[in-house]
Amino acid sequence: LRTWLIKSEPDVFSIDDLAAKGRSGWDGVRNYQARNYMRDDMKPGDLCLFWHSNATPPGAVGLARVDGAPRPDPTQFDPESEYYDPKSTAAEPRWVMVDVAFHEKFPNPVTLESLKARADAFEGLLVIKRGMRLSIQPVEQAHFDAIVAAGRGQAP
DNA sequence: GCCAACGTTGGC
DNA sequence: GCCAACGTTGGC
Repeated sequence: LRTWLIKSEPDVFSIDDLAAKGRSGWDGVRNYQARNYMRDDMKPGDLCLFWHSNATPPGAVGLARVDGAPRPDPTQFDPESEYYDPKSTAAEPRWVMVDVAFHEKFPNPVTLESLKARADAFEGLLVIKRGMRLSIQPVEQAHFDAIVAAGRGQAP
């Protein structure tokens, strides 16, 4: 199993929204690299840091778990959706997503600032890189474990 | 609200 | 296939 980081703006879809729903399609991703991670590399059971972006403060607020095989993102076919893609067809869907299930919410969210403050321990962690906009990122196991420990309130 | 970073588009 | 223009992301 691999470990990941998935970004969401809490004003749009927060960790509490996922907790309330229990499970959700990770729809609306319109970046090819992020799509490819979902289509090719994310496997059921993989754990994902749930990241709040455009938040105060931005950071990892909990965990989601990949739940099921990749499938076409239904919003690409919906003309009413802001994610509608007229170039996508049912026969050849352009956008693929996975479903994720709520796993846990951290009692102590791990802020971007705190991760940047320990840049030596998190060398290579993509989310702390300037200009990194990718909304689905692989995370090394050791980095993942340290962030989860901090989120659960244990000394890192 | 600003703006750096960077992905996408489209003219050539 | 280059690359300038444009749009979006997302921290600050």
